[in-house]
Amino acid sequence: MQVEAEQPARRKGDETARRVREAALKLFARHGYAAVSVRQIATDVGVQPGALYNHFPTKQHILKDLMLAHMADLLTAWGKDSRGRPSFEDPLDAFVRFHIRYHLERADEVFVAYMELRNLEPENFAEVEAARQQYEKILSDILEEGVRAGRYAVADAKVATRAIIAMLTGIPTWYRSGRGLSRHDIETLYLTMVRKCVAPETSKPTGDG
Amino acid sequence: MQVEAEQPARRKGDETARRVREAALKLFARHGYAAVSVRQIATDVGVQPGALYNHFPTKQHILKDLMLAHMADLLTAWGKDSRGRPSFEDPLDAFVRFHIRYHLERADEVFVAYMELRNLEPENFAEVEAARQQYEKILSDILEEGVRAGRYAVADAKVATRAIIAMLTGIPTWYRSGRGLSRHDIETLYLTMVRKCVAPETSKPTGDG
Amino acid sequence: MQVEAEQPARRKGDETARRVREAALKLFARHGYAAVSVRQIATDVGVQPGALYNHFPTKQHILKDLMLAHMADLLTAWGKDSRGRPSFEDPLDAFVRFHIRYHLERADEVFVAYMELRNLEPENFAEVEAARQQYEKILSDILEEGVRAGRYAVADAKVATRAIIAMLTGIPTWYRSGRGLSRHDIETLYLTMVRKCVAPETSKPTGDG
Amino acid sequence: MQVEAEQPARRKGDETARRVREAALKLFARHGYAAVSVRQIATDVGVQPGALYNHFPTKQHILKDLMLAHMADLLTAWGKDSRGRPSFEDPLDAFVRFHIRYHLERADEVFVAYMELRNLEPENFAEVEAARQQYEKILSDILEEGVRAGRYAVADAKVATRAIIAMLTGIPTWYRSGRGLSRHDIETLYLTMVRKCVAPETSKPTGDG
DNA sequence: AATGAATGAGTGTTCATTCAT
DNA sequence: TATGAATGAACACTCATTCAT
Repeated sequence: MQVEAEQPARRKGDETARRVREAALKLFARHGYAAVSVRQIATDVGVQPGALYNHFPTKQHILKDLMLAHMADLLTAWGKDSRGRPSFEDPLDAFVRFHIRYHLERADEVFVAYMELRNLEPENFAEVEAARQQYEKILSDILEEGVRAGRYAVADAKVATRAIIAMLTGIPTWYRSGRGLSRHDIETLYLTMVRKCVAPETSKPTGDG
Repeated sequence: MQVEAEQPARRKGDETARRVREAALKLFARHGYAAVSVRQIATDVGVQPGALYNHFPTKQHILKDLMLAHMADLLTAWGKDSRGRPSFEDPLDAFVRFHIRYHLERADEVFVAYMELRNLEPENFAEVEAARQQYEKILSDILEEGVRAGRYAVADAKVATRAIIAMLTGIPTWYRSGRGLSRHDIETLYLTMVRKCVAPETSKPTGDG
Repeated sequence: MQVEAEQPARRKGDETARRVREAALKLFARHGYAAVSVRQIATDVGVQPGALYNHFPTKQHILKDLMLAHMADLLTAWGKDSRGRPSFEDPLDAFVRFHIRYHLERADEVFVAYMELRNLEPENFAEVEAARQQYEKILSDILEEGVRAGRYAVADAKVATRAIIAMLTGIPTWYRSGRGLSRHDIETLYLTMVRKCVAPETSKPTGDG
Repeated sequence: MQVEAEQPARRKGDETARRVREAALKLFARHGYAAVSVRQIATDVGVQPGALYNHFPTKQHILKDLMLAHMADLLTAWGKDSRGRPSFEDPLDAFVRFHIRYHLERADEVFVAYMELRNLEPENFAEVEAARQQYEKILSDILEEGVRAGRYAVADAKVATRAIIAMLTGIPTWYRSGRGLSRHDIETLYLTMVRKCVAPETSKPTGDG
């Protein structure tokens, strides 16, 4: 078979699948997976509902696709980011900057990945969860290594990881560019807080209420 | 109103409404507002779907009720907590401890209040949002006052407020009691991090990526 | 609770369920279970499709109901018929007459019960099949007893049972009253054939092709 | 038709059409025409659904093809069978043996031809029905001729025809080879019953219940 | 205050069929 | 002749809600 002869249909199908993902991402982010109907997605794409089933066997598969792709992209992006970095740079700084940037650029993906976990069927959930833990491990490894080297001080690296990631991941829920703070400002503000948070030279809490 | 004559019926109705809220809260927390049907709630309560409409005019009203009640309870609880506190206690410590405790005790309410904002009709959303801002203001007031007094150092109190609240509110998403860390441990760990985060004596970040 | 107070709604519901069965029976008989949509049944009954689900959990349940009810009615009718019969009457005569009459009166039920067996889910099929075997056993018992008594001669009572029942059950597929042959004519014609079929005094086939 | 030049393409196409018929026959017999989708047939054949439309203009045409082909084959087979038969053989014996053999060998065709009559569009139905009547006429001619010759006694040859055909056609619904009775046993048993059924020397029924 | 039955719109998905390639 | 993508209608079933009782 000739390669070129196949391409038009192929390409057309791939293009539709891409637009389905795009429309679904936007709609899931805005209204939530359960509140979005297959018909709405199809309308957004500009096809009949049945046409979606040439590209995704079920609505759940669309969600799974979006979430797995997001996690894979995130890990890939970190891989690329971390490879091209000078050795003298503090890895925590690098992670924080990377995380903020990536999450501000992909607000919809991030939001869906976070909000729709409970709508994943168990098997799909496990896969996404595994990727999420892999990502968290990047930060906890950085923290543990820093603690060993005496650069940071945290009582529990796992807890600190969650605290920092929660703090950073919250940004896209309220930050809107062009209203006072630039993305760079955000980076600087959060970087300062994270650094202090894990800095070694600090007093301990005394009482417990 | 005659108290005694009306009570049996009254009580019965109130009891049903209470059980509807209870069931809805649990189901919304687990599956999300959009994914839970009125029938499921009714089944959980042990009545027919039509019976719910004697207590709530629509499904949306149940959600609104839960979220407004949660926000009101939260603010009331803080009011009570803050009134009975010795003046020498650091208010940030008090807030952090309060927030963690309250949010760990009411995991379902907190989760629903956070996840279902987008499913509120605009008017209801505005009301809940106002309460949320009122709550955030408690922390930002504490931070601003502390900064003025030189006890804390944060470059932007609003941003720090969001960062701290995001960090703390993330706890119930992963913390499960009885697996290593006690609630008291959690309080201590997070309190330490928050204190360091806003501590005045720390070095500033130098580079900016 | 007062019995009478409940009756109106009850009665109304029962009446709808009855009309659903009636409409479904007619439609299944004409077009086949798979070719009849829930909407068609609802339209026939004069309600919205959703209303059917107050009475039958699935389309399959309607079919099961019809088929089980038919088999139960058939066995009950035979029980009644055979109890009030004089002892001198030949039981085979009685069975043949009963079968023809019953099957001509309930052509739709019979047709559905025969044609839609493969559309029953396994569990329901097993139940219907059991009833069918119970009915066949009536005839094979009659034949076996008659053979022992020397009144009939059949080489294999089970096979003869199937042959006779197939012969008789075929009647409603072609017989239309009022076109030449009365029901009584049909009874007489078939009774004659069945009697001869099992008569003892006949020559055996000689060759075997 | 030129045999050699056209064969490769022709053969391929014919081969697909053949496999479509084969798959459709099996599926229609198992699940019924209405319950089988074009996609299922295509999957069974190993092609995409669209490919079937190169061979059959509609799903209905597949059914029509199967049923007409079956009826034509049946009549042809009888023609061949009856031509090569010694004149002394009883034609009823011959017919019964032929019918049983043919119907046991083509259980799927027979079953579909019988069950799916109502799913034929009127025109197709008429065509199949005509063939069916042609086949029935073979038997009723035999009976009428035998009655005239005094070899058989039946009160109504048309009714007897239907009775005998119903009896014989029922065999494949329950008979499974290799479980006790051989095909030859079946032939003998049924032949005995049919012969007795139409035998001249029998008493008449007396009462009428 | 609760029920049982209904509505009318909507759900995710499948249908037979078409058609450019 | 087969494919992959599409259509438009239909599928069985569920939805939130209403209402007479």
